[in-house]
Amino acid sequence: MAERSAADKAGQGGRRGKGMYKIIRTEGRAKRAQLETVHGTIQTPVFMNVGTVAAIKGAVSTEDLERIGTQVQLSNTYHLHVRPGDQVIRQLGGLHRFMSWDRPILTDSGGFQVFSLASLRKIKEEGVFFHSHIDGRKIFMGPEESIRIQSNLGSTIAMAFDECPSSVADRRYVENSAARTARWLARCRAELDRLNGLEDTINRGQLLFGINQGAVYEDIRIEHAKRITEIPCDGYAIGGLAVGESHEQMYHIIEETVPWLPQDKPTYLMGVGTPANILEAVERGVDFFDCVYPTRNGRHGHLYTNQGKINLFNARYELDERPIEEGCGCPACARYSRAYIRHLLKAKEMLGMRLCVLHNLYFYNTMMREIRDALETGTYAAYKKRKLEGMQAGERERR
RNA sequence: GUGGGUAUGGCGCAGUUGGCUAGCGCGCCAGAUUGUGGCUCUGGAGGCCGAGGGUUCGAGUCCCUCUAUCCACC
Repeated sequence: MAERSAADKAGQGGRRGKGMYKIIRTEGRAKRAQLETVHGTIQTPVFMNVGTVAAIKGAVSTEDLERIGTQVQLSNTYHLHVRPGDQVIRQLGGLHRFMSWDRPILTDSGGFQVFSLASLRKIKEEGVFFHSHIDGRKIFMGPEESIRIQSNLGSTIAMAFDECPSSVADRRYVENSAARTARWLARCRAELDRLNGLEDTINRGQLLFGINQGAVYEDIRIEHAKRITEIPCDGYAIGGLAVGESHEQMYHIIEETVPWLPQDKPTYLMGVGTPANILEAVERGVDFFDCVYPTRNGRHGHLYTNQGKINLFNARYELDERPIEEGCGCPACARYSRAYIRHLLKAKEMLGMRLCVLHNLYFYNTMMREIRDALETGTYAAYKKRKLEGMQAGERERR
């Protein structure tokens, strides 16, 4: 129990007015809660809609997002730094004003991008040297740079700059990497405190989430969780999962790690995942999610329904006049048929992608609302079982 | 009418001096994709090589006839 005190201490008391996290009800480890921010209250569990370059891909507008129940948008430090540049956005009054979105925005730190798409990178204690994927120019990003950029963007929640090691990295590498990520978190914290103290900072109530790493080694995960929770943050994320390991491994790591993160702070599982992944992770105590699936798969014609995932490119939908999903309240299902949307996709018409992305985000956002409702009435276990069985049955039937 | 070119999967093409189960791109049919480049990747189906005849151990490749089509000229 003594070991738990560090985690509990990190969670004690809001550092400032904003960032207050209030648990409304629990069911097992699952939490129904809310987080106060300067851009409004986030009801959790929540799925953040991914708009990497300050835009949800697929010609989705702010009005669309309001219509489909989006609470939080996620944007990306690395991408916005490369284009149009965080200084540009700062001069235009910050990301919220720039993209005309006054609700919460979480910015990913760029850590993941440095490792997933930049080439010729070199990792050092001070940060990472790499080449831009746009024009190849050399860029340096470390904890201070990442936080400075995120401060210029003025996002609601900034993420710590971390390293996301490859899924095939060996134990020793992961250990060293995780230790460095923990040291980087302390520097992120210090830099954000400094910037939030300045008069001309765009969002002085910007929150910071730390990130837990350790790949699939549970002892490294736990040790790392202890270290990062000594540094006070407004929430803690589990990073580096869903990068190649099995679902069982991922669920196991979540289960073993969550208890070492402060329970009176939000827990964010980065980059995950499928509807089933989310249902399982909520049960294990996670309350923030983000994933490219609904948007990327939408653009590729893969649609989420209560009867599982369907691929609209399949020939079986050529003459199908039904909506993507009967009874769905999304803008696509309100008036268009599978056959028509399939045609749009095959003709590479933007409208096809747009309708599919709207449907998928609506599906995710609606599922999160159902999850919150179920948690409030203490019926989450039954809800989860019903939802999973429905999706599995539908996919079995189509095979 | 004369001369020349071209005929190979749905479309566009490769196929060496004739040599084993004829390839490629697009399209089609499926599948991947987890802190996003709208990309990419992986499988699969589909061809009596225009028709007929000939030379040869062997013809998509060479010869003859026919048919279709394109170009130039009259």
